[in-house]
Amino acid sequence: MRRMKFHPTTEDLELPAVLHALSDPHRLRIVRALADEPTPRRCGSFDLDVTKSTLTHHFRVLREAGVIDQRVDGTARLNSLRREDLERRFPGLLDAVLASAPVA
Amino acid sequence: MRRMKFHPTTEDLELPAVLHALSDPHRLRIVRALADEPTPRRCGSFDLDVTKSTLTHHFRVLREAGVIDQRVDGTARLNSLRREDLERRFPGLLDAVLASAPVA
DNA sequence: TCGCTAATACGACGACCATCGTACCAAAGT
DNA sequence: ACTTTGGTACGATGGTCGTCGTATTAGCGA
Repeated sequence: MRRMKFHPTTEDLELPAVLHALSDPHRLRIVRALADEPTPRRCGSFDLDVTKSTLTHHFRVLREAGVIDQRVDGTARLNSLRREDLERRFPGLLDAVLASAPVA
Repeated sequence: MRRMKFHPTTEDLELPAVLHALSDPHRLRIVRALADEPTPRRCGSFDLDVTKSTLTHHFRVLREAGVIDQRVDGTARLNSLRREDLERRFPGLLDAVLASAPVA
């Protein structure tokens, strides 16, 4: 199952980019959902009130910041959190973000 | 020593706003500096290569997100981190951010 | 082959952002 | 009162961001 292009390596993860990726409520909801259910999920399976193209945009921001991993599975893209990579590079950061109360 | 206006209360701190405030390299450097030296510091005492008005902008973003506290002391503004408030609202978040390698 | 599905590509739009320059203000020192 | 100091207010500018619509592509199934 092929990996999509432009995933930063673990060492290349940059804190400002990660924080910016997480600073959008929609993207934050995606990350929470991925953390709650560790099974890789399709882009369309997140109940966000935006169009498909906007969704594509948000997933790209998350991927290029190194927050998520995207793999090609037929016509779908399977998304998963890069928990280990984030933990190695920014210990405790993701857990702290996930621990805060869900966004309204 | 009077507090400046528009400090959000602890309960009103919002994660996206805090993450956005921390996602700028200049502001990140300010926060690191405030964490390293807990004595309240003047806005001008941070060695950032931006003009005064830009500096004012960054400090306002940090204050309105609830990351820092700004008090009026004569002509100066004394800045300090809202560590306890941030810790209560988003446990571990600030420590995780500060623990990561400094920005180049 | 002919759709159907899931997502991307591209272009557009308004909003916001970081930055700056200039003008201004308030406190402190002389 | 004048000057200096530390910072704010305001307006402008160029760039990025979130959003959308439309067109397009890749894979799957009938």
